[in-house]
Amino acid sequence: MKVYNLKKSQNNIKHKIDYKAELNEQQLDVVFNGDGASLVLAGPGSGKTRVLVYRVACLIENGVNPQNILLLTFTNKAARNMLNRVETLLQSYPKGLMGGTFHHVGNLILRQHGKEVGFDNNFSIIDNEDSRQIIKDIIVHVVPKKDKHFPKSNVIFSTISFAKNATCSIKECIKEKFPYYSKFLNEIEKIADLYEKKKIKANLLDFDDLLYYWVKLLEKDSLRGHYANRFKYVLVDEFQDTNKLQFNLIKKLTDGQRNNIMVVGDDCQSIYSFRAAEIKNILDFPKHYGNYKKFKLESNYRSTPEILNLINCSIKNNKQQFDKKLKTPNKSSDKPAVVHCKDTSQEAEFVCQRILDTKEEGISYNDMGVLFRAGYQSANIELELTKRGIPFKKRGGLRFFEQAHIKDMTAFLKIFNNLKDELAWKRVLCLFEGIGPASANNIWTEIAKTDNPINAVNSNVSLKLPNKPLRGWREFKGNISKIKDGMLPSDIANTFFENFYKDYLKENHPNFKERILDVNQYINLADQYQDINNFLEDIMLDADLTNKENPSLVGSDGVGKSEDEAVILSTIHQAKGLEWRNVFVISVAEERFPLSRAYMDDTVEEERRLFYVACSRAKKELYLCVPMEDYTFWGGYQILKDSTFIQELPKSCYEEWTLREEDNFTPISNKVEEDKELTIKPTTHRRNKKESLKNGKFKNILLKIGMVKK
DNA sequence: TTCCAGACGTTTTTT
DNA sequence: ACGTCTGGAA
Repeated sequence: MKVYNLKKSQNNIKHKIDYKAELNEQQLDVVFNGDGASLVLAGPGSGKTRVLVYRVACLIENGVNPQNILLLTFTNKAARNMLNRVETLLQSYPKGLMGGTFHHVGNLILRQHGKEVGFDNNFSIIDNEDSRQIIKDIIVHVVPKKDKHFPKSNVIFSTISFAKNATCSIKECIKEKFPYYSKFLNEIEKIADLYEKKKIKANLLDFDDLLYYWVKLLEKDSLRGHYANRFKYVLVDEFQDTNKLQFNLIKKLTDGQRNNIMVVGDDCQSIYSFRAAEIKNILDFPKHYGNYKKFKLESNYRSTPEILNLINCSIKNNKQQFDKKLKTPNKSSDKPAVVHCKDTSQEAEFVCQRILDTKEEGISYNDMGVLFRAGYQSANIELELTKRGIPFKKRGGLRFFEQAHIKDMTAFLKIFNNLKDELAWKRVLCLFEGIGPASANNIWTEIAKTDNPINAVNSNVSLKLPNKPLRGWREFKGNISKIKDGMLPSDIANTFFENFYKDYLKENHPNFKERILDVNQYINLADQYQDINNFLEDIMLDADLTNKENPSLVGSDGVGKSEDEAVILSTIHQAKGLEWRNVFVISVAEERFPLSRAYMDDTVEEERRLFYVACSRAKKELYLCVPMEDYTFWGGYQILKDSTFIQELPKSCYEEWTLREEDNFTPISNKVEEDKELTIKPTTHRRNKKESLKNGKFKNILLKIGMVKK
């Protein structure tokens, strides 16, 4: 018999990747020498994503089985971005490479071994709203007498979630975060306990559980061995945002001595402590992995030296951090501007006029971003942008899958995937006229007694119901009975929609047209799946799904396609990882940023990191706007002063601007003409800020702003 | 079940 | 000031 040797294909990949053409020396060092335990400290704009991508590609190119690599990220967007780039580099997707969010990977693993920790593999995933709903129901039972001071369901949920993520007890969490609820500790602990039990009974996992039970799973020696053996290379992005639970997870996965762990992050960009992220994870990495290598990526390819100088000066004021100093090969430009405005309306006028002037210079709206500490701070900007007809998009808002009508449709599908899903059953039941929470509960307790509630609904289970709910129940039964075994997810959704839900929307919502469109998109999306469970887990774990498969799909909140030019408005948190040529940070005033609350909670250092993140988004021009007065929530004016983050900077870091309103309203007609001549001809060299600010004038001039150097 | 008046809170958010 | 939530009455 002749023996013919088959070689593994990945060993035959030609060395096609030209690392040296794409990476600098420090980056190459990480890519080639980052084995064992590696801590990569990567400043903003230092190409950390690129390094991770090349590292993964390099491992595979050198014969590491992709199955042995695990790449963990925080968002699906980041994961997709990196995996796509790996695929491009290697010219095909490396089979078996596992990459995704912590939750995504947890989900995959629990689908296989859920039984070991008390869940059936077809468990449903619930979102935060669902969790709060369950807790609300429990509160009614645990605290029958209404006490005005008893914490609301969302506070209780936060407590439970925080405790889980920080791996501490409810007691410790209350003591630390909500001391004023200490007297309700017993009740809260009881609620937390019932919440866990209810989820197990209904075969539900919340987002935290995907990590929590994954850790539980890894506490079993055999499984830990199995996965530690499989994932010989673990790479973690945004490590500064990991919490204790995630750290435990990583620690367990890399327990074996053969394991390689590479964590990449920037301690200065840790801004998620409110959801239990531990800056200590990155600061204490050396303690946990004794024999570790430290890499620093301090070259910044994004910003001008002037901007870097400012953020370097700013972050120096933090004590808790690794020592580092960013440098850049980029060429010098104007200093960042600190712009003093009379109030937030003038601030808005300044920002808008500057945007228009910059646009005149030939810069796209897409290159400009307006950032703020808190969502409400953008109100005036939005108003003024609208007034002046400047296109803009505000990031955030309600997501596609969180909309009530989409969740209704999902609840219907969930019933057929996980018969025990009490939450889904009740949500669907309540859609029918005459059935409210009380009747839904009655019906559920009856049908839940059988092993198969769907059979119970279809057979004539006897229910004693008043007339009104009885009619709703009959209609509900009709809808359930139309669903036959073997129907595809989109068939089920479509049947329910055509037979019932479309009319329900028409009767209950004035904006039913938009909602119907959304549901149609939803059904189209479902059409790409053979299996309900796969569809459901993608929906629950990937809010961006609508943009992934089909870029033309957008939630009803987000208009427009990506090619539309628009200025981006964003909270600083949501701006992380993004960059713009020009960045306006607004409300950089004491008590607005840092928020006054930060002094009470002792989180000024985290606010400063937030400031660091905000400023480091800018490539070329950075404006820090300070309104000198502002409304308070309840009416009157409040005098504001420069933010600490500005006060503590050396004056040489920035250029100070003050605005002057032109006090007389000059006729605009001839001025506009004159300006057109000035601005339309292609500019060989860009006018400097002051000139363009003085010259740019537009139609809607209620107040004209001139600029005077102090 | 539904509806309305009064209470409440109002940082940041991914999965 | 204002939008959202809750609890009690119809």
